[in-house]
Amino acid sequence: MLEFAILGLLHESPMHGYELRKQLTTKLGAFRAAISYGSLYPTLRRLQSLGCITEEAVPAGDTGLLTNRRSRVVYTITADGKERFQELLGSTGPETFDDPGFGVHFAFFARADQDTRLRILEGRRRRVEERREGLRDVLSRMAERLDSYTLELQRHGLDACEREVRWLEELIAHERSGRPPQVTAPTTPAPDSGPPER
Amino acid sequence: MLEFAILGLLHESPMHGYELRKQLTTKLGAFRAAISYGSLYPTLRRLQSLGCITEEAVPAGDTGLLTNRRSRVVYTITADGKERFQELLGSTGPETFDDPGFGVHFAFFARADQDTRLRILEGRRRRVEERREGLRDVLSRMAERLDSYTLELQRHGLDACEREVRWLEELIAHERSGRPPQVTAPTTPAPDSGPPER
DNA sequence: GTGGCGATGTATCGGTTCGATACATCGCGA
DNA sequence: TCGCGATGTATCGAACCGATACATCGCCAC
Repeated sequence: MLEFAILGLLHESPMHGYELRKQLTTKLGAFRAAISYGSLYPTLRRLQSLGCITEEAVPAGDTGLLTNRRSRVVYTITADGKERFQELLGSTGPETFDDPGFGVHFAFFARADQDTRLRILEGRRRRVEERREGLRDVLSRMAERLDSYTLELQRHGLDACEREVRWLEELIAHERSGRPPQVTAPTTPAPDSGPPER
Repeated sequence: MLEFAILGLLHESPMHGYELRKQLTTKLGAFRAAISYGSLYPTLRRLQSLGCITEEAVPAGDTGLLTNRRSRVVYTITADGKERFQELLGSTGPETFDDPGFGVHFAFFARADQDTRLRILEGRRRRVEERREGLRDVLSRMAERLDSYTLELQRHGLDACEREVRWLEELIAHERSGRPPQVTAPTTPAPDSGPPER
């Protein structure tokens, strides 16, 4: 999951760890809070041992225009890494509700094709609907056995589920008919598609 | 966190592992999906070694009215465990946004006093507001540097934050003025309070 | 000018939780 | 009687987190 997100970001441009974390925070900030270094650096290490990225130590001074910086480690994606990313792009994570994998996949929808997008959106909708039904069951069948705070929590959860289902419905409809929101990909500016909607 | 939830449930009545997991799933189901046995059993072990609960193996047949069941392990909270629970009841977890600790605390609000409830609700509100501001910053300042799917994700996250803040405002207002939702506690049926609101 | 302080930057450690899996018993219907 | 889903206990490896340590840089107050 973190592996996927890292590959997705490095696909756009090489980066060092600190910058990677910042970008991850803004890109995935809507679903997860922040990525800790305790996961970031081991994952980078693992990706390198798999041959998906390369590490290059930049000592100082050759950053270019600006003043010297202290030594950093710049990570670059390899061809194997790009292949791995494409593979992960189409795979759904574990089929649980609170899987952060959906948010990460959605954040990189720009690089997936329409079929993949639809499949992932519908999978997510199914899971949220299942959870919604579970919450409705609890609220209708055992409401008298739960205290009012627990009930309020269930109601709020149910509300969030219904809202997300509606959101997903809109996205699916928009994806199916009409032009899907076209994307100005940073590294590969699509030359053949229409004007980007934004 | 799981420790807290387990103590809270065992506070109501002794239970065995499978039943504990089911209750946890419905009680906390609004915030987290399910608790895995891979966390449940080690936590139970830890709680027992701390003296907060006792394990008692029930071989078979003495469940009472119904037919014999196969052997189970029934966990019972101790006086130390109740003390530990009260301690955890007032403590806030890590100050991050996606901390599931808030949901768990909220699920056991019935056992906390009004001051504690207010403190935890306001702490949560502060964290969600901070995240909301972060998302607004991203949306206003770097909207042109993000693709439309990422933007849509941020918008949805921002919407969820605003909604949760409103929810928290209502809860805080309801908690401060007027009668807080009184609770029919399963083990200690409050004899001196007014009629429960539900 | 210098002393401190916040941002930048790399890195590890211990601990919690997860998903998958294994295995055994029970009740029930094909 | 055979299988299958619910009940029930349990472990394993891996992912991820929060805290922490440590060093450099730019900048502003004193």
